Amino acid sequence: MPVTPRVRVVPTHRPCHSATFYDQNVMGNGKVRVRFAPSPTGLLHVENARTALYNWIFARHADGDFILRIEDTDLERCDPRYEVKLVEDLKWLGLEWDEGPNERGTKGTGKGEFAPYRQSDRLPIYASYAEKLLKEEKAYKCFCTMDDLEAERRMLAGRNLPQVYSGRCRTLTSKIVQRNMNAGVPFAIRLKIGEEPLRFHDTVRGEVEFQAEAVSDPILIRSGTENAPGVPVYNYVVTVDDALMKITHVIRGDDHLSNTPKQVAIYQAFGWSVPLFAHLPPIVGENRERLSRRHGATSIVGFREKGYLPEALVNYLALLGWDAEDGKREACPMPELVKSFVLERVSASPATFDFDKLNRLNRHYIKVGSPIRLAAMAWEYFGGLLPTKDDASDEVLVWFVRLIEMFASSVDHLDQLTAKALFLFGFDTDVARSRDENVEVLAADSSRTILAELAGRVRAHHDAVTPEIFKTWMDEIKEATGAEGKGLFHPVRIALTGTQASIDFDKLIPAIEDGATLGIGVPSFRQRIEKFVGV
RNA sequence: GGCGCUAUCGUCUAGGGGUUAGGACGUGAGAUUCUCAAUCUUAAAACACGGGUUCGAUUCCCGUUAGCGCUACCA
Repeated sequence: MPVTPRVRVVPTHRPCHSATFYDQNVMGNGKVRVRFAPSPTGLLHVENARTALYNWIFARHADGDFILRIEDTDLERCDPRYEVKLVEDLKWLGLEWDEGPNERGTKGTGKGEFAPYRQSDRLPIYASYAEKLLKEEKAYKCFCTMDDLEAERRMLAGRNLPQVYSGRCRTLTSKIVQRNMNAGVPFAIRLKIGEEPLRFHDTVRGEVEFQAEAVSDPILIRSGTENAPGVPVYNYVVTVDDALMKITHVIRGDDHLSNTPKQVAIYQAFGWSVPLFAHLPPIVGENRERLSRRHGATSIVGFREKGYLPEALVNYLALLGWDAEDGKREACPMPELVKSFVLERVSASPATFDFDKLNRLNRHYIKVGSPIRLAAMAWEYFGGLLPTKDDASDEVLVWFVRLIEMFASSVDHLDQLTAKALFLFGFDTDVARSRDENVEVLAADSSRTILAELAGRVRAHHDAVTPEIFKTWMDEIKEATGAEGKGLFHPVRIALTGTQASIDFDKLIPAIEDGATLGIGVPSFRQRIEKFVGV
């Protein structure tokens, strides 16, 4: 007989906390417990980082626990090295967890009452719980081969029917089951889905309900034999772990929305209360393609290497898909975000990752950041120009901090600092002369006169040039030549830096003169002018 | 193919049966500074489309389109 599966989602735009789910399951014993459960199959990217962040903020806001759990049941795709990176990235972002696995290579399986926190260390747990379900006849052994299932699906697809498992192994007699077992036929363990619609509350989407006919009996344990048991499957382990770890709110990417009915069925089979869900919208690129599907460019390490500040990235991510009730500020420090974070205000629609906006925010955090910290972060970008940090004298260190302070507000990310400050270590005067924007300025007669006047003064001066002396000179030259404003200053700026756009002379001149005393290849004011004028 | 999710300025979003559709970031213009950055003032900028329901729809319903997800013994 034909089944007509229907899936009904009742959208409640601003989901109300319908008492059914909320009270009975969550409000029970109070403390909020959430988890971030990444799979170590690659580098942490922005979408996962945002999921981790929302869990973390939510936990901190509610004074609850944030748990890190490693989902490594897919032996083929998981790699312990990614777990190490994952942990590094999370720490860099400042998302510390209350419970989680120990670092790889250390003894023990984790800190926290619900250890272990790595699923590969929990295999016996999953096996025993599956056994329980089998005994209660809520689950059954499925002897279908992949080929059987594939054929079934093709047949269904050919008739434009939903590809739901027929459940033919549900009704196997115990005699047949025993015979298969004796013959060592591999079997998977599947859960029986009941007749009742599967429903749950999603904080960002409202009450969600799936008709049971639309859901296949989910595999709990992959194919195996009694001697070589199969590995449990994601939908099953995630549910067991969330229940056992007393997770109250499951906050995750919306790619799991369609998995949720299966998980709800598992909760029900065990008689466990169903947590609240919050399925976060995807983060997409400019082409509306899901960012997590894209290769490179969006990994957290990638941002770190380019010199993004963790607080900027975290601030940006927090506001991608959520905004505070007053919604006024773009740059909002973490404590504020924690204070005003509410899950109910998370948007359901996909958010576009806007690199320019991130840059903007990063620039802000660079501007307000401590120069010493920034300098420490930026040092690596000056490899080849500066000695290693250990070899550098205190004077070089101090000079570098001032340098960073000068340029920091004009870069989007720290790795751009090198290009900004490069001229201090000297530049090719011919290249500077021929640069389009400089040609016209330098062609003017007045420019030549100004530089000649300046060169004469520098030559007669034997100490370091100070901003005060410079100002006096420029006043004199202004008087002598009648030039002023841009006409007066631009040629000098070009001679000193090679460009017209740079920092204030008050800062520029000490940077040059102090740098020149350091023995790190910074030409002095005088050397610059003479070289440019061509003496 | 089946099922589901989503759709407001360029971006993040607020709002919600009657609004001058609000804010922030960005953009344009102006001011200021030798330049850049910063700052201040100011302007432009949006309800995907088509049908309903209604006195009235951007808002509710249906459909279309588009994007995305699930449709695995991946997570």
